Amino acid sequence: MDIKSLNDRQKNAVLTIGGPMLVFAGAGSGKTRVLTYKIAYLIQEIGMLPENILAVTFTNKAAQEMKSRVHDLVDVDLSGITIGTFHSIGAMILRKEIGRLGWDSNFTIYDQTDSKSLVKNIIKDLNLDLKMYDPKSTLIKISIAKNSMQSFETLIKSSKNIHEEKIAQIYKEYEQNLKGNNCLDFDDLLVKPLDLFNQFPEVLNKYQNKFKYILVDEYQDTNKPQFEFIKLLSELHKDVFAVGDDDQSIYGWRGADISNILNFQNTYADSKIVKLEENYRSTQNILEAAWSVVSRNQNRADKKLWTKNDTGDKIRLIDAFNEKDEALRIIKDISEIKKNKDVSYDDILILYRTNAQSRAIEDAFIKNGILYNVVGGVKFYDRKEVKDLLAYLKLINNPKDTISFDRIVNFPARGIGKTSLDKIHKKIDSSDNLIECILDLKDLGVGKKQTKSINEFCNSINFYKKRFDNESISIVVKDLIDEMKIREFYKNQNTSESEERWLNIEECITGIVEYENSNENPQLSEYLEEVSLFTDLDSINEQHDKVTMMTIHASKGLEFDYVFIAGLEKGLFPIERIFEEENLEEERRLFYVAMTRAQKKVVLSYARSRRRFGGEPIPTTKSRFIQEIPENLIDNFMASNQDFISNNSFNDFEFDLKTGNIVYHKIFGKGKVERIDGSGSKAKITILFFNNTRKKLIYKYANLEIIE
DNA sequence: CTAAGTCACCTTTTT
DNA sequence: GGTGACTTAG
Repeated sequence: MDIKSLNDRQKNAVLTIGGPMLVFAGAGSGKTRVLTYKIAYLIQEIGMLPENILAVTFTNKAAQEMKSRVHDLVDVDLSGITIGTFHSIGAMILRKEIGRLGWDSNFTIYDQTDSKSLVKNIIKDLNLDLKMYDPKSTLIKISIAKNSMQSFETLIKSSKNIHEEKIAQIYKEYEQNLKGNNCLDFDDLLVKPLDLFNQFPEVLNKYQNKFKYILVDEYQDTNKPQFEFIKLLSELHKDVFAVGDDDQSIYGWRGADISNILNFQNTYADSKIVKLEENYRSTQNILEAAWSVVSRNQNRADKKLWTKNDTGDKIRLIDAFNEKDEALRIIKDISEIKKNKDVSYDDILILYRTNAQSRAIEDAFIKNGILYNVVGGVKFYDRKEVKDLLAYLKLINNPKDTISFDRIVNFPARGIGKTSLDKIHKKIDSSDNLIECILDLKDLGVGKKQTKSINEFCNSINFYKKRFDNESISIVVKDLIDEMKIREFYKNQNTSESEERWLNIEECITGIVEYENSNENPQLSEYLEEVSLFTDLDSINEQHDKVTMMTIHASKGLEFDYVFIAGLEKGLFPIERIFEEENLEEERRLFYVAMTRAQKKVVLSYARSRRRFGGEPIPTTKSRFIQEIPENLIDNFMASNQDFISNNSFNDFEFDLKTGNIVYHKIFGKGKVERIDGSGSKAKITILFFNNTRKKLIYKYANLEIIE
């Protein structure tokens, strides 16, 4: 390893050993290098064993990458090192220790959908009104309570009205049901290890001794349980190395507490602080523009990035008619960029505030034949068909899992409807082994057909459970899919949608095979855990010649030459929501994160009107962030800085349509533009459609899509 | 009980 | 414009 390639401050951060240290690492300041060099240095120069090192990263992929980068620096066996996300590390500890809290080690991890189903069942069981106690918002309340480490007991005591009391009661039932089902939710993966540490000092002591050096990435985004976790584990050796940037704290809504990083020195006595302020990534203009926005925040540590890089291009601004036009203008800019330089599509990143914005952009990309890759949105493992298959595996792995049982007991349909299922639930206790319990019962109180059907189902589950013990996962899963006739189920529907669903099942099998190939001792329970903690961010790969699109949250830590930030409109970015206090400072940080992903150029865009939920277009106003950037940093800043004059200004809109263009119309199909009369949105377009009909259409209403 | 059809709500952001 | 929950006819 070559320490010389580090700058002085980076060197200081890497070489200072002993005692707590916080590194303020601005965007693009080489923070990942510092972390990897530090680990390498600990192993090679200090002689620390890999198993005594704990490194916490933000995504599983970042963990893998860190491991391989450390491996590039020091050639030792790193299999003993613990690198992972808070959630995966929590899960790892719990698999070993949770017996003490009364769970089995093969516990299932519930995702949000599963948790929501459980909450809903509880609300129904308590005879509460689902409108007054909406499962989704109730789950959010429970999650907030768990993440602020409030038990249901304290919540019941402190409740001020019946509603709050009932919520606390749902919370209580929820916790008891999770335990009865031998399940944990995402929050438990953070909170339960703390329960263990607090109730069983010998467990805490074991891990304190194991983890002699603790490194935490993205420290600004830690929440209360995560903060406690690190604090408890580091109490013995006091060797915490936290890296973060308060300006990039963007997970406040998930309970992340920016004061964890701002108060680091109060938490950890005698801690040292290093600030990395030299940026190696972006141009001066990009940094200046990003800083001019984020520096308006009150609650931040004073600092400013600088760079030896060029001034670079100014920030470009796209003023679009609507979201479709925005997408087209982005494409136009991309082809401009591609024309002038030796640029590939995979140097380009498109960012937006909400996943829903991707649709309009995707549509335009498809029509123009540009390949792209969307990160996030509907996640693979959240798809219905994939969840159904996984529910089989979850139930086989943990026969107490009521939610998975309910999900598949009648999928594909085997004659056990709601009435029968309700009756069965009355006969068995939810904390029992459901399968054994049903097989033991002589009389389930349901019809003959139903009894036969459910017994067959339970026998199958048991049969496959045994097979999983000594056969390869993928082979057994394929047989399971055959026997349950899942393929037939989708093939029989014979729609493009069902076809796609089946393809997703196949992709899932491929994923299982991949898991088997990359693990020495593949286990069903381990596979399920991996899948539960997998996120779309983990699948970001260098795409060959594809444009990448994602939310700004997902882009943290990435860098691209050209970055487009779409939808800079009031209410959308910074986002506003009724009933929720404004969090302008966090939105500014989000904007800062977005800008600082770019190495060469940033293009901002907004649309003067935008459809939401596929409804009517709604006029918009420019985002305040555009005004917060000094005019001289923006390429084509409009002379008048006021908001759009009125909706009538749409009449002045210029479109790209020319005679000879091939266009697509929803009803008439494809056609060729023969003639254009007038200009702007009221222009009359004469089109000869491919079915040989000629139509004269008003541009504004025709909704034409230009194909070529 | 099943399957197809209608309705309501939705959108911040993610482990 | 898409999903999941509820309704209604076989």
